[in-house]
Amino acid sequence: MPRPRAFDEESVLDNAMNIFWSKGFEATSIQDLVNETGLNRASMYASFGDKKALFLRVLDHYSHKISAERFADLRNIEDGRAAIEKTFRDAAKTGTAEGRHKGCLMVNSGMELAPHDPETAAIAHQAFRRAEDTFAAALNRAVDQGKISKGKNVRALARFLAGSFQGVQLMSRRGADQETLQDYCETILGALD
Amino acid sequence: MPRPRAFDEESVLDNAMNIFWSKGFEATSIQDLVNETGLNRASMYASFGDKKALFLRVLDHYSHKISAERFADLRNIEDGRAAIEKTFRDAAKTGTAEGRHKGCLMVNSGMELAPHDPETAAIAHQAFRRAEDTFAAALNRAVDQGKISKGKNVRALARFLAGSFQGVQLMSRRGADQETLQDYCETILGALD
DNA sequence: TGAGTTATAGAACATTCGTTCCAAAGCATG
DNA sequence: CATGCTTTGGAACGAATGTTCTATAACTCA
Repeated sequence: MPRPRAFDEESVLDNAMNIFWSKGFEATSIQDLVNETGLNRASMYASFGDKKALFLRVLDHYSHKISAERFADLRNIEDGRAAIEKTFRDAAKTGTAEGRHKGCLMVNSGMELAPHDPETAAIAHQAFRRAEDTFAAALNRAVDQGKISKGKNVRALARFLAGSFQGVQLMSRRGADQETLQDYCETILGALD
Repeated sequence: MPRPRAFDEESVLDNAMNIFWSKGFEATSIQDLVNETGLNRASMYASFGDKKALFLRVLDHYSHKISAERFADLRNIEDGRAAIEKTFRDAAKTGTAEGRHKGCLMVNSGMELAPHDPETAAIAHQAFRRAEDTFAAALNRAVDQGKISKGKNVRALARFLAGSFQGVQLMSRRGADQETLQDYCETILGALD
């Protein structure tokens, strides 16, 4: 009986995500969101709640779409060490591509909001833990495969890789040049020896 | 002949710095600045110009006061390797202290504004280069002192350390726990071997 | 002591912010 | 075709934003 929606929820989330990703939470206005999503104000509030609620939906959307993709190789490539190396090298390449200096929405949001917003802090913290665990799994595969020495502290190494991966996103957003980012990544990977 | 100022410029900058540091540029309102500095609006605009100009003054103030202090040991401790180690361990300790989860104003600002504000981008970029050079100098000392193998690529290692130091600030702001941050730092330092 | 200069206090500005309201529109079912 | 429901468009809201203005206060030098 109801009038059907004239918009696709997923594509609205995509657009909203890109604005928040590019400008951050505070600097993104409702007007920006209305302009970029094409969605009407009233429809936005009816469907997603207020700005903060929409933002949290966007964070979730980002996790499932972008983060998942960014860590797909890390999960799926059987060779643990190769998986880690590809993950970093891809990030360095993507992060310095023209017009791609946005970093990672999760990292950006954690930086901007975590100190004053427990909800965002919890989400960012959880995302970090997930990344850490994914690196740990790859490290364990690599150890089993003899590609990384058995003597290593895998948990500490996973924390290091997860933290360094955030560092790559940070430097990318700040506009680091390719050479710097590559040096950075290669040294990180060298720490696996 | 003029009426003398009723405020101390340095302490105003100190207060303004702390607000920007804690909340970021966008989330800090002029009202916040007025409340926290005790300075009148008109006096603020007369003495520092608009919000953005004040912010740039604050960035400069931060460089000379906080950044300088944070890198003092790195510069001054003769033993290059010990200098690097103390710099990271101090950062890990400070970064997890109660109420100190603010990260580094320069890193925060680079993340928030660099993609859309060339002025801030340039300042953040320059600060990163300075950090990189300072690490490189310490590394060169360490190599001369036989504390780090001669075969290392010092420039790449310096970029790695500078990037990782930003990573420490990032994780601190995001509210990482002490154990995680320590693991992270120790693994970074392990990469010097 | 009065003239000159700048800082101060706080009201006032237009604009933008996030949010809500209301009337019109659109579709499925009776 | 009419009824019931929800979405839609756009105006409207008050509050907060960054900034400026005006009048008063405070001090130095002649």
